[in-house]
Amino acid sequence: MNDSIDDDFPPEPRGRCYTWPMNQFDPSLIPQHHYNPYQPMHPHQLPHMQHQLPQPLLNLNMATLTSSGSSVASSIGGGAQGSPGGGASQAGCSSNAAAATASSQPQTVGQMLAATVPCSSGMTLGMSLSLSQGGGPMPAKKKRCRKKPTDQLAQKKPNPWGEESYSDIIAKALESAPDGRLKLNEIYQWFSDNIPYFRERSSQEEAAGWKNSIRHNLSLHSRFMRIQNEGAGKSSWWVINPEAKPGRNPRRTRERSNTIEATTKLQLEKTRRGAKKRLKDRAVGLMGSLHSGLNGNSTAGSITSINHDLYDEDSMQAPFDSMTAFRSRTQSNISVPASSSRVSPSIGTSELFEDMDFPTWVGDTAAVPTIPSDLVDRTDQMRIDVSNHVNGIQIKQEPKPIKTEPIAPPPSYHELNSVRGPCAQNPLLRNPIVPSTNFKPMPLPGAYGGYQNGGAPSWITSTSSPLPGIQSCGIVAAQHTVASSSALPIDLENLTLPDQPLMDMDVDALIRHELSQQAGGPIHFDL
DNA sequence: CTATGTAAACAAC
DNA sequence: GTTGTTTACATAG
Repeated sequence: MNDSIDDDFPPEPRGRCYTWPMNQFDPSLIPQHHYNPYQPMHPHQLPHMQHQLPQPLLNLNMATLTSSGSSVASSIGGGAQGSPGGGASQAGCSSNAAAATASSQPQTVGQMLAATVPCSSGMTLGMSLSLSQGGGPMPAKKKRCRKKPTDQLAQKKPNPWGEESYSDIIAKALESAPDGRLKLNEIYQWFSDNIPYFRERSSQEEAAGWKNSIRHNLSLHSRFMRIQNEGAGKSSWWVINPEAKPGRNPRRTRERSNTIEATTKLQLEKTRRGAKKRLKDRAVGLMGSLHSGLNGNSTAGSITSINHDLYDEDSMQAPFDSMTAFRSRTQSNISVPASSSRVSPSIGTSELFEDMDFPTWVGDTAAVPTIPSDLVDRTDQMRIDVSNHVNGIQIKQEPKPIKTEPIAPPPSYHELNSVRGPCAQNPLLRNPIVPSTNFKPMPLPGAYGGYQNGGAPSWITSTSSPLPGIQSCGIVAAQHTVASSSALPIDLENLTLPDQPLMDMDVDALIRHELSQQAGGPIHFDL
């Protein structure tokens, strides 16, 4: 799509690899036939760009050149091996170092002639790249060109490894696991063990790309759930979401962002700017009132509305630089990652949940004890580890990155444990963990070598108890869920109440106090 | 437009 | 460095 010549540069290329110095590029070295990035690659037949490109191109961003790292060598002299993507992220990204490093690999004329640019338009690299006007580095237009190789098209293989998508393969990997769960690195291993394409690209550099894709898919698709592995430094378990809709699994973020972008992006942007300005004004006014006493009613608009602006990612930054936002990977025990607050920081949690692909047992009021969604949402804003426990499983939305002053530090795991009791732990861990390295890789599939789907473990398809051995925890879980909410600091509990004017009162009191001090005595005014 | 693959920024650990 | 999330972009259908 975007493989034509583009003269408009992105205002700020996100990827550092999108920029490379044009003055190190010699278009005369560009041969004129096409390199197909999806050419199926046998080990002996991995003619990656960097073996073929002329030296000045060796350090160019291969992603820019090929749009897909799938056939790009990850290192210049490191052997002819393909990279489904990671190579692009690691090779040739350093524009400044290009001149220094490019000289290390002599290239034959034949190799130079073999170098091509895979653009669907058939455009060669020399044509598709604009030349530097002067001596200085020039930002290159971010450009990705990708086209499937003809033989892949002929085979009707959507991907070089076969017909299945990453998410399909991940699902099979998870289903093949003895207990239906795998850690990330085990998923990697499964790919390597079962799919030749990935096995052949298992070196660190080469694997970076497809591993990235795996992680991306895990996070992206609601058909996968992450279960926090209790314990420091342990990576999570990944399981199949038993309630994920079969077939079509809409992307989590794209869905939302599409909606926003298609409908109200401008308006949202406007709103966000407005909110930002309002908050800034509010803060300035507040500070002004505190320090000058001239604007005592500057908070008349009620600072409570800040609470409603919490999802404005930017709104708090200027006035409250000290406020930090972070998102934690560790505070949840089960995550069905939801829409991104980065996508739509202005959207409330409940709205974000609207099109979430939660399992049905999430939000089942018959099964989920006591915490009103409103309360959960609000406590979520405050990053208190309030969890739902359904069928003994601790379900919790990932904490949203809220740029607000930490009212109270989130309780530690041990603190929570003291409140919620043992059943609050990851129920999966209540069972002996079968070392996942024990499971045998499935036979290679037909598409990529005789793979047989072993079928999902029974619990995956079970609607009553998605996970084994956890039913007995339900009641306790319900109890400690309540306890958790009750254990909120009192100020947080107050904040969880809708329309609580507490913050107004506090601010007003603060202002009164400050102004009274400045006035040298009690003063009377209405805020 | 949707699904998918890929690259990459970024944060937490 | 690894893990996890998210955004952006390219491409195919």
